This record gives sequence, structure tokens and C-alpha cells, in this order.
Amino acid sequence: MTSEPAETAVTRKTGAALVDDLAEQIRDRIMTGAIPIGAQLRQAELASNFGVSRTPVREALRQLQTSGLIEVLPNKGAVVSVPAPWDVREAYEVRAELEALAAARAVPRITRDQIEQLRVANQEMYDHSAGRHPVPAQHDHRRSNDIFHTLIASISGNARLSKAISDINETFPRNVSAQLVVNDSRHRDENFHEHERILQALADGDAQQAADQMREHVIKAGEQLARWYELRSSTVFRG
Amino acid sequence: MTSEPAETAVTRKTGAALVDDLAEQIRDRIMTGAIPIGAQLRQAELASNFGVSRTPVREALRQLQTSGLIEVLPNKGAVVSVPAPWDVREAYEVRAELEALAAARAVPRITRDQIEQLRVANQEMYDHSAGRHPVPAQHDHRRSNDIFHTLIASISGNARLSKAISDINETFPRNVSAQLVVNDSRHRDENFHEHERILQALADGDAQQAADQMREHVIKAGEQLARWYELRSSTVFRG
DNA sequence: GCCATTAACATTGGATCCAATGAGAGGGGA
DNA sequence: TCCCCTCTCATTGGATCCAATGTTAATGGC
Repeated sequence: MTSEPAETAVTRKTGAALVDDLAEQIRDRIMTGAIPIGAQLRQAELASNFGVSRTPVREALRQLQTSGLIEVLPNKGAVVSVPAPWDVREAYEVRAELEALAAARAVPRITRDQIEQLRVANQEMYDHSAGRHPVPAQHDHRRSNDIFHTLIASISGNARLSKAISDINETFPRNVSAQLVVNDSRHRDENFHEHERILQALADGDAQQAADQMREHVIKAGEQLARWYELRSSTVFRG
Repeated sequence: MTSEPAETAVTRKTGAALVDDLAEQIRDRIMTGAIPIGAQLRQAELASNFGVSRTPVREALRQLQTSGLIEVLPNKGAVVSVPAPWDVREAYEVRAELEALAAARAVPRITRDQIEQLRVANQEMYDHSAGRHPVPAQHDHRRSNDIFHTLIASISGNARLSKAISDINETFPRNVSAQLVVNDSRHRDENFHEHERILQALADGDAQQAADQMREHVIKAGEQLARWYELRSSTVFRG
């Protein structure tokens, strides 16, 4: 199975489009945990998986390295970065400020329909995480959560802001955050209500409140994630 | 001169280090205006200039493309991006928020020595821009200005924050901003006093004031830059 | 039996190759 | 004279090549 010419159907793109596509797909596999933290990424293997040569794969890996998701050691190959707790806290502090700005800017621009969309996304997220099957629940939760946050960012009307936020997000595997919320009912409820409070502020047209609630929410999420990595590093290499 | 094997002495680096080095040098040439906005970047030419093959050059170009400094058209080559005024405004709004956060965070951490360093940098910047020779003045001004801003960012103690700020800055050629301040005495004085106000707030230990002054300063700089590009695009292709 | 040295192997990374695409010049027809 | 077609040339971009480096396992000495 592994030596099939093309495991994944890559539409015949070329140049930047191909490289971006490869980077995206590799990123996804890391984000969802299909490729776990600390795992090695061999160029030849990825190349044959995607049915291309090593050249575009290398360029894709460089891109992921620049974003910080993987580390490339000279002549040794690439591994998925193991996030340091302090780095997670720093990154989430930046993200918190950016998303707070996005929320504040979204207030005068948001429509009733969009508020409804956000409400639906939040409810779906809650339902998914209260569901039974852990793995698809994680997946769906992550998707709903992404919709909630990226929608607010896009409503802000500042494309640079959206990009800056996603640049930071793309730095850490996300399945972990979802896992936390799905598995822990207290986290689940807190998360739901934090989103509700943000939504309320948006509906009320209170920019200051929206920004503050968003900032607090993101900082909290970052703290949870950092704690998880702390725990992980103390229980080293235990299944 | 152009066909010399290696115009620039590239220390024999390899892998990511080499690619980053190339990206850095190409970026610098664009930033300083040595390679002007809209100019074509031919891989073969760059490769022979740096004494390497096209392979690492292509990876470097991809990196610059990801950051938005250049645009790569399929099978057509790379050109230095021509910033759109609205994009400049958006980017500087994000940068303003990030630098405001940095200034606020720097307040409880800054030392007397560092305040003195900032004062010196600001004074040097003013002296340089009040000097005679426009081109070196631009260069020196840019350097002093960079020191002022990056020092505050680094004092914030958040490496991610510093990176996020420089990521945005690396998106636009900077010689333009320097040119504006150097050539226009009103801009020059305003710029100097804005820096002074930020410094005062830092010295006073007033985080809120530091953040507000920094935000305002950056927004203003962005507005000036955006205006310049607006003017430029209306007087198309005129020497 | 344990450690060091070395030799084979796996993998990376720059250089080169060639097909594909696009731009521009030159020629032919209206 | 102007337009369009085609041929050629320049340039990009994926594939392949080979040298360099790191890793691992086996062998030999102690």
C-alpha cells in the first residue's frame, strides 16, 4: 500500500500552487495528529505518498519550517516540533491580542445572519463534544471551533489580521486543544459559555466587551494547552 | 561584473541556513531599494550572483513569496510586490496593535540603561535625517528607527511578539518610509516627537500611555506610507 | 563480554537535466 | 499598413543525479 504511485489524489497543480497544496496537506496531517508530535518526516516517503518528486516536497517542508511547525536539522531530516509550554503561552498572548482586535473591529460590521451563524457553530461545537465517539467528535469540534474564530476574524474586514491569526495558529498541532475540551466536561462547559459571552457582546454592539471577552477566552485556551504540554513533558515517552 | 562566479561572499552554509541567508540577502536588497518595486527576479541571475545553483534560490524565493514581499506568477517568474494602499493600512493596523502590546509589556521590564539606549537611537535618527547626504541618511535613519522599534519589542520579553511584528514589517520595502521622514522636515519632527512621547511613557512606567502612543505612532506611519503608494500609483511609470 | 573503530546504508541537499509554458520577433496575408 | 500566425528563445519547474553527512551494525581488539 505504501509503494503505490500516488496514495493521495493530488490534482495536477504546478509551482507555488503545488507546493502550497503539499504544505497544506502535510500541515493537516500534523494538525489532526495523523502525524504525531516528534515524528520524523522523510522526504522520499512523503514524495512517493503524494506522487511527486522530492523537490516540491522539500520546498513544502521549508515552508512548514519557517512557520515553526516542524524543525529541520541539517542532514538529519525534519521532525514535528514539540511545543514548549512557555512558547505556547507567548504565542497565545499574541493571538489573544489579535483576536481581541478582530472582535472589536467586527462589532460595527457584523450582521444578524452572521451572529446566527456563530450561534449555530457554537451550539454544534457543544453538541459534538457532548457526543459519544471521541475521534470524530474531536474532528468536528475542531472544525466548529475554527469556524467560530475564523468567521469573527473575517468579519473584522482586515485580511492581514486574519492572516496573522492563522499564522500563529498554524504553529501548534490543534488536535490537542480539541481533545481537552471534548474529554473534560468542565472545559467543555467553560468553553461554550466563553463563546456565548463573546457572542453576547457582539450582539450588544459592545466592542470593548467583545475584545475583553475574546482576549480572556484565548488566554485561557492557551493556558490549558500549555499545561497539557507541561504534563506531557513530565511523563516522557509513556503510551 | 555580473557574470563573476560569486559577486557576494556567501559563507559556505548549507541547508536551511543557506536558504535563509539567501532569502535574507534578497530581502535586504528589496528593502533598501537596490531591487526596486515591480522589478523582475530571475532565478539564474540570482543564482550566479550568489554563486549557488538555482535550487536554493528557488526555495528562498518561495519563502519571500510566502511572506508576501514578492509575487511568483506560474512559469512567468517573480516580481517584487507593489503594495496596495489599503493593504498597507491593514498591515499597519495589525502592527500598531502588536507594537502597542509590546510597549505595554515593556513597561515593567525596561531598565534605565535601555531607556537611555532608546533615547540615543531616537536622537541619532533625528541627526541622521537632518543631515545632508540623502542616501546614506536614509540608510542610517532606517537603522536607527529599526533599533528603536525592535529594542522595545525585545524588551517585551515575548519572542513570538517580536517575530509577529517583524513578519509584518518584512512585507513592505522600508526605504520608502525612511525617505519620507528624511525628506520632509515636518514628518521628521513629528516622528521624533512621537518617539519622545513613547519614551516618556516608558520612563514614567505608564503602560496604558505607552501602548496608546505607540499605537498612534504606528498608525500614522502607516498612513503616510499608504499615501505615498497612492501617489505613486496615480503617477504611474514616471521617473 | 564490552567498547571502539570502521564499513555499509539511509538520507539529505546542491547541481544538473529536460519538458512545459510564455514572451517576443519575424513573416505572410488581408 | 495592420493584424495574426508561427517559430524561436528565454525562463520556469519537476525529476534525477551525485556528493556529503549522519546512522547503524558488524567486526576486531582488549
